Amino acid sequence: MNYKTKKLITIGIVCEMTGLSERQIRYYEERKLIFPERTKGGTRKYSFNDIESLMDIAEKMDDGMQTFEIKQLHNKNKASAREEMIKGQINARFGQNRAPLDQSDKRL
Amino acid sequence: MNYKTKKLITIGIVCEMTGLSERQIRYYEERKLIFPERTKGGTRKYSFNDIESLMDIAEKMDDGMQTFEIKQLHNKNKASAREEMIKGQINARFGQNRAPLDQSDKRL
DNA sequence: CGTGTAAGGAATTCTGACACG
DNA sequence: CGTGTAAGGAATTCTGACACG
Repeated sequence: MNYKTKKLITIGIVCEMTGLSERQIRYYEERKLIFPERTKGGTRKYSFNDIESLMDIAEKMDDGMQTFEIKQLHNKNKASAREEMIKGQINARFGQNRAPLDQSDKRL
Repeated sequence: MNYKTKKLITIGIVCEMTGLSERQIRYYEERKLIFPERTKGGTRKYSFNDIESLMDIAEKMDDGMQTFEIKQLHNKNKASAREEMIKGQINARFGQNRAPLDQSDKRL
């Protein structure tokens, strides 16, 4: 929603910032690791977050990881994040340190 | 120094975001209201701050202001900012609420 | 699997000029 | 003054394919 998520940057700039080749960047898209948008003409547009993702991907590739492993890892991280959020919500309602219930709930 | 100041965005995207034409954007550059950078090939690159400036410029143009007036106004604002900063520095040294001087200054 | 490259075309941007008002 | 536009060229990006390992 802020500047980092807006897809505005062309692939040439992304190459400069990440040190990756166009070929690499397009391939990572093909492997569903990044999701640029397109102009009406079909030119790819990336966000700052995409650039950060690509730098992270580049590092993992250097470490010998494969694209599908990187995708799995990313999906697991998303799953964990969801889980933590749910835990947080449960805790807010039923945990030890929950806020006192509203009076309207004590109607019995 | 942060995302908003990085010059990465091509003129087509800037047109979309500001509603201005390429002609207008280049003209405002000619009149020294904005200062895009260039790729090696010569393509202009703009920052988020440039886009915000352009939206401000567009509004002032709508109000009937001329480019040189907008530039003057901008320069005055810069001058005021400098003045305020200097005032602040003077106040920090000689004002009522200044911090006590360092011992090393009391050598007489 | 991940990446380089040559190929051909399409989208994007550039400059300098003419036009209007 | 501020902006539109047609013109021609140059830079940028795109896709699909072949190659190597």
